[in-house]
This record gives sequence, C-alpha cells and structure tokens, in this order.
Amino acid sequence: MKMRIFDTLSVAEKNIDTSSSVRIYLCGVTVYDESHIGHARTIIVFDTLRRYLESKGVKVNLVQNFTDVDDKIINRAKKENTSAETITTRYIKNYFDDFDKLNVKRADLYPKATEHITDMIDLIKGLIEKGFAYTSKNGVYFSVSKFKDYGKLSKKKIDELVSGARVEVDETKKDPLDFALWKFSDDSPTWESPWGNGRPGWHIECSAMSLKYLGSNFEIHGGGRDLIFPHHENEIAQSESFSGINFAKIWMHVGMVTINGEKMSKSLGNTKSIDHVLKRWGPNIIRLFCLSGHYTKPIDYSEDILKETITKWRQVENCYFEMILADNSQAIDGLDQIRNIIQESKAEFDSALDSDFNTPLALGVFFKLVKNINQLASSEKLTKTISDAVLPTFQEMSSILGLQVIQVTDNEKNMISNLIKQRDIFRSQKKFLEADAIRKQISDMNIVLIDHKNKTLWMKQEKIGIED
RNA sequence: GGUGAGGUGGCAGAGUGGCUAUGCGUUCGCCUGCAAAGCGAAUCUAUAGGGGUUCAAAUCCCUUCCUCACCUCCA
Repeated sequence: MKMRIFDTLSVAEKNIDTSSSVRIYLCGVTVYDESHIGHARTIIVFDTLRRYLESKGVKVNLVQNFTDVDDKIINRAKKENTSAETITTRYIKNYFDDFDKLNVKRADLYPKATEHITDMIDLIKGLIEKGFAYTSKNGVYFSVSKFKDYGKLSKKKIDELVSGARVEVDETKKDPLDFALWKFSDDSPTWESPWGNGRPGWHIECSAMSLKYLGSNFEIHGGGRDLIFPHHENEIAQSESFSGINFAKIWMHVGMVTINGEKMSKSLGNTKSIDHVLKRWGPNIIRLFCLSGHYTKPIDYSEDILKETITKWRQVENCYFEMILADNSQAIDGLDQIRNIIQESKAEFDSALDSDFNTPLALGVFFKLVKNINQLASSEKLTKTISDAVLPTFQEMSSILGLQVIQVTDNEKNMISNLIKQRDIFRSQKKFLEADAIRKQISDMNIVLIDHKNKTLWMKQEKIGIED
C-alpha cells in the first residue's frame, strides 16, 4: 500500500514505510484527571489509522504512554490527602473505562513513566557524557544551545525564543531555554539517581520509552498539536543527541477540539469529559464527530453538529438492519450494478485514507454506500443476494472507522418477529389500537419498526442520551 | 511580535487549473390505517475583499482584511 501522511517536521506529505511493521509512538495522557473529548479525538484518530493499516495487512506496533509522574498528579494527591499512586491508578482505570467504551482498540503497550525510571536515568547519563546535559543546583538540564537543530520541528529560532519573554527565569540554569531532565525534590514520589533524589522531567520519559520499545528511528510519532512545542521539540533534542540519528520518520499532529469556537481549557471551565459526551451521544456519534474533520484541522464541538451526526448514524443503523433482514423473496437483478458500486466505494474509501488520512472524505464514501443500499431497500429491490454482496464491505468500513451497530440476540429476534406477526394480524383486522399497543411495546425495547409495502422489518437503535 | 494552519452555499465539509463532491437543514412528495424509519424531488449555484497570470482559477502569484492554534502545563 502507498499511504501518505503530512509530516510536521518536513512540512510535506511523506509515504509511510510499510515494508516491515509500522511503529507508532503516541503521546498519551497525564493521569491526574478524567480524559476529555480532546484526548478522545487524538486517540480515536490514531486508533482509526491503526485499524486501517491493519486492514491492509500491515503490522502495527502502537505504543502509548501514561505520564504518571508529574506535578499535577502530586498536587492532586496532596489536595485529596492521598498518594500519587492512588491518583494515577484511579485515572488509568478511568482511561480504560472511557476508551473501551469508545471502541478504541488497546495499544500494544502502555508504558508508564514510573516503571521506566532507570531507562531515563541511563538516557540522562548518556546525554551528560556526550556533553548535552549538565547538573546544577535544582536538577539536571539539557543544554539547548548544544543541539544545533533545536527548533526544527516547531520552526522556532533560538534567539527569538529567548527574547520572546515568557521563559521562566531560573538563575541556576546556564541558559533560560534549557529544560529539566531530572528535578531534585524531596516531595514524594522521588527516586534515587546518581545526581540526587528527585523525579524525571516530562520530556525525557517519552524519549526513553520510545527509544526502548520502538528504536532510534521509527515510523510515526504522534500527539496533539499542542505538544509540538516544547514537548516534541525537546524529545527530538534528547533523542537525536543521544542516538546521533534522526528520530521519528513522520511527526503526525492532531488538531485541537474547540467548544463553541473557544479553546477548551480548565480555566474556562468548558472541558467536556468523555464520560459526559458518552452519556450524551454514545460512542458511535463521538467517533463520527472526531473523524468528521481532517485530523490536522481544529474541529468544533457544538450540540447542533452532534445532532446532525445522529441523523447520519440512524441511516447507517437502518442500512445494516435492512441488509441482515433481507430475504429471498425478490427477483435477483442489479447484482452487477451493486458490484460496481462496491468496487468504487472501496477504491474511493482507500484512496481518501491513503491521501493524508482524509477521514471526512472517507466518511462521505461510507455514507454514500449506505445511501445506495437504503435506496434499494426503499424501492423494494434489496435482496438477500445483494445484501450478502454488500455486507462484507459495509462491515469492513465500519470496522476501520470503529463503528458498531448495536447487536441483537436470537431471543430478541424471535420475540420481535412474533410481536410483528401479532401486529400484522391486528392490522389486517383493522384493530389499530391493539396494533399500536404492540408497536409501543416494541419501541420500548429501542426497536423501531420499518414498514415496507409487503413486509415489516425492524432495527435496534442505539440509545442516544440527549434524545431522552 | 514570531511560527504554523486557515477563510468555500443557512450549517458541516471535500476539491490545488477546466467537467462547480458529499452530507445536514428547509419545502413538497412517495410510502403508511396513522405514524416512524427510509426514499424521491425541489431549494441553495458558494468559493473573504481587491489586483494579476491564463483561452480557463476556489485551485497559481501579489496585496488587504479576518479567524484559529502554538510560543507557559496541555491531546
């Protein structure tokens, strides 16, 4: 396969090297609070990318870290009068609860910073030996001026950064731009190091863990756009100074989620937790929303847009049930035509994703296919043969997008079809009150009846919180 | 101020030189015992403003205006 992704570093689209496995390092979350819709977007984008690559038979090795040592965690622990570990354990569990519900496949590995302290210490040692880092009163620092390419990812010039005012003043650093690799501290949790007790800086953890698990030069390093500077810039400085070779082949950054056009932030109090949006919209709507704009661009979370998405999702559900409940009673024609549609859809879908992972375009292709099937169903031309021809493609696309139509048990199926039979009898006797009572009973099970000319089908709808 | 990304119909969102996606919305209609769901038709002829290149530009160049993000922890 030939897939191109926009690389932040070279400011150009680059081919993903799929000759062997595709190694992806994704910067995960700091576990001091609930995850929000912004985290969801980044992680769903990478989950979908991974699903797509795997659907093409490409082996993916996805590593996503948990930052479980950080000042915010310690502050939260102090506030709750408990240990940092209690906090991180709670929010790691919370993370998996949320993302399992969002149908995000588990990464191959979720390394935690606290479990890689020795790797970080080794890395820092190496950087000191090579002359890129030094010890001072408050910790060990990376000397930015020693790394000549500093600023190449974020396109910043060192001189401008210095004059750009908002650099923390710290007399103990040789240069205001130098950043901490190791911070001395007696506040628990701390670890021993050759330089003194303390804890690692944020940036060093991702360098240490990505180098350890994916090597010095892997295919894709990703995260939110807000991580470009300083986090990823610093990772490049550390990793390339240590290894002497180029770090990630492609830097892939996902745009921010705004809320009604405003940046989402704790201080504005407008964050939307995953728990909140799941209760309100459910996983499929959220995934569709997160993939509805090109991943490099910002997307705006607003009720109106999410509501539109419900309509689309209902069409997908309708399409699925029309297909699985199609029967043989019709003449078989139009099969060649539908085969063409399937071929075209597949080709367009792949081509959209191959071209810098254009998910909005791919979604459009998927919806078009859904529309085509619903058209056939509406005109009583959807036979079982046609359904069987389309279903694999429908399911493959759904699976890549991580969408899941709600499933029904055989018991439910039997019960529903019995109720429908009873209702049909009442209808034929023009006992509409009784028929409507059955319809109500069915609808209480989240089943919607689809009355065609000569038959009644049904679909199970996902419950969407906001519609209650 | 610096850097980057943008400004496309009521809304969302593709499209990097020519054939003006797609979806939502709205209106009417089909279907129905009535609904629901679905479908059809109609509506909308958009490309921030100005200039230029070209037979031809949303698409290339110049310019003006505007928006957003990052430059501090942040997905």
